[in-house]
Amino acid sequence: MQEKTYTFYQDVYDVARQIPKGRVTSYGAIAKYLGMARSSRMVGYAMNGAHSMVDIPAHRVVNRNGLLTGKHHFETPFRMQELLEQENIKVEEDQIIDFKELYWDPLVELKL
DNA sequence: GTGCTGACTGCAG
DNA sequence: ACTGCAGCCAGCA
Repeated sequence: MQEKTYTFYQDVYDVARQIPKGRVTSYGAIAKYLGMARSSRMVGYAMNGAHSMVDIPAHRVVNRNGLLTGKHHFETPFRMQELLEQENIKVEEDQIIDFKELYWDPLVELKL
């Protein structure tokens, strides 16, 4: 087999793109799905490039606390919250309400 | 090649 | 219950 010419980013984008509407996930979940649970930071870092990819709903990806840590990286810090509200997701104080209910785990949903 | 950064997470106090 | 610190790895200067 040839080495994957892809970058780690592509894998992250692929998972993020599969996040269903009205659902959210955490960086750690994606990282673990990719087999890099300890590199959850890399997921967020990778999403930095996703900013250029309109196909990547980065607003659906938050930290383990359901906090919109990456909102500051959007065009405007209010953009992320508005996008979540458009998904019928309630957000208050930059934190997702009923996060555990809206939580979408690729390990459970995609489950290799 | 070496070093720093970072949209995080988990454990200890 | 909350706060603080250390670990982790890919990408970029």
